[in-house]
Amino acid sequence: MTARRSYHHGNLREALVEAAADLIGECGPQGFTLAEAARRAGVSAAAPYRHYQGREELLAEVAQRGFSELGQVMRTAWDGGKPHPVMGLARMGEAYLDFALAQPAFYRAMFESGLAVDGQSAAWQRNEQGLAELVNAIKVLSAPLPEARRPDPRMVANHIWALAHGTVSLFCMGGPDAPAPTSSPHESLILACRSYLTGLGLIAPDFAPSPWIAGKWPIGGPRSDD
Amino acid sequence: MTARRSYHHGNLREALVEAAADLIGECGPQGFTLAEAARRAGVSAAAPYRHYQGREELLAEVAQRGFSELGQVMRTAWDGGKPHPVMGLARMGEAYLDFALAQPAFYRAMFESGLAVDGQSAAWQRNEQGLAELVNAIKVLSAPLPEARRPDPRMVANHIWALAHGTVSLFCMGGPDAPAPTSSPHESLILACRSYLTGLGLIAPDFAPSPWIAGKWPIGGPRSDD
DNA sequence: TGTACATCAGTGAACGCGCGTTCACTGATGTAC
DNA sequence: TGTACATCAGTGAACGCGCGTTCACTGATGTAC
Repeated sequence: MTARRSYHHGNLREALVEAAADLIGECGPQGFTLAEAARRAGVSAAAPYRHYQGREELLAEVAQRGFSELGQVMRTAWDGGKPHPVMGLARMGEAYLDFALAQPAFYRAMFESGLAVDGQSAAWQRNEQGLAELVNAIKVLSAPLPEARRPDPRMVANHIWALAHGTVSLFCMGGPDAPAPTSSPHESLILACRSYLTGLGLIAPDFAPSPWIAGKWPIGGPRSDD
Repeated sequence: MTARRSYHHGNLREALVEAAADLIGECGPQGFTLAEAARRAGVSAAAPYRHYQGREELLAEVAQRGFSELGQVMRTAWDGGKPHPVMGLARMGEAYLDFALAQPAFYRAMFESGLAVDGQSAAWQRNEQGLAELVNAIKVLSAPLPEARRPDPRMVANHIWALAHGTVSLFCMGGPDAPAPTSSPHESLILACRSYLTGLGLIAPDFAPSPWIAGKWPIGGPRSDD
């Protein structure tokens, strides 16, 4: 990756996205530098201009990929809500944190760059793309309720999303000095969601008792399939 | 403020904090520039060095003031939990959002700078200083419960804080293009907290019915005492 | 009340730096014949 | 299979810029006598 085999790089576009992502993970979107990305990809500072119009376009591409990736991750985690919608929701919550922890670079590019992507504001994108799957999950979860008692699924999704994003931003992104939460971010988020959904009447107070949480979902540690 | 009356500025320290805060509000902590702050304060680029060791120190001062200010705001909002702890909590939630909306500069300096303040990491500071009042409020609220059913107040505080910070970050900080939530950030946060606390058994399901929310707390619009 | 002088809080020019971007160029690749 | 040539994807030098920081300086302030 550092020592190129020939005059032509061969896969510079990809290498630049990767290098940019690394940089953003380290210094944030504002600290990201086209020159440094090129350096890390092992090419001159002028090379990126063969593939991108400029700094902003590369930054936008990283964010764009983050949106797609997160959307896919959420879809996979939901998995049709099997075997139970609550289980699907719990998987989504864990997947969201896993994504943020495994790909801080993409996460930061998406949520801290304040960038317009494809002419649409990044904010709009993250709302629509990132939220659709969650809204759907809430709909499925609240379907059994009589219609009058069903909460607005979009509102519920916004609440859960705010909770997840807040958890990431406060307890996962602070580096080694991040404030120690009372438990792992995963457990914290799951427990918060559980109380919240219980309060809305979307899950029964005795649903998912701790043995189920502690056993089926080893939320204290990394996922077993990592 | 732009045209200085004499050779000496007279209040440069304050003017620099103000200018820096404005800048951070516009471009984020990463985009903040000592030279530009000096320019806005109407002095040469070298002048700030009479008051601060460098860029980082001025940035840290802005963050530091933000921590103090937010702490004070939270204490005032809680107001001893009168006339009812839930009311105090609701005030704190609103005050948190008001602070973030009115002082985005300080908010961003506190939560996006990734800076060490006073040798302590900023993350630590925001955890300890910003959270103490909230933890106390939760303690008061859960005091009536039998001890076995009392949740860890620190955990509850972390959950509510994550919810508030997520709400700010997703729905208040996006500029004109921020995703439209289903309601105002204030209402959204209050409703989310209400469901969450209900789920924890900290408030009764029939507490604070909508007339109370809609009437006593005009959460759809700005506070009346603004 | 007036004056000498130390101290303070600014100036402005200069430095070295890394950035984004451009330009004419050149080495490698692949295709037509 | 070999050769001419268009095209592609890099180079490296250069530009103008704004930054953080330093330095010797100077105007204003305040205090001792």
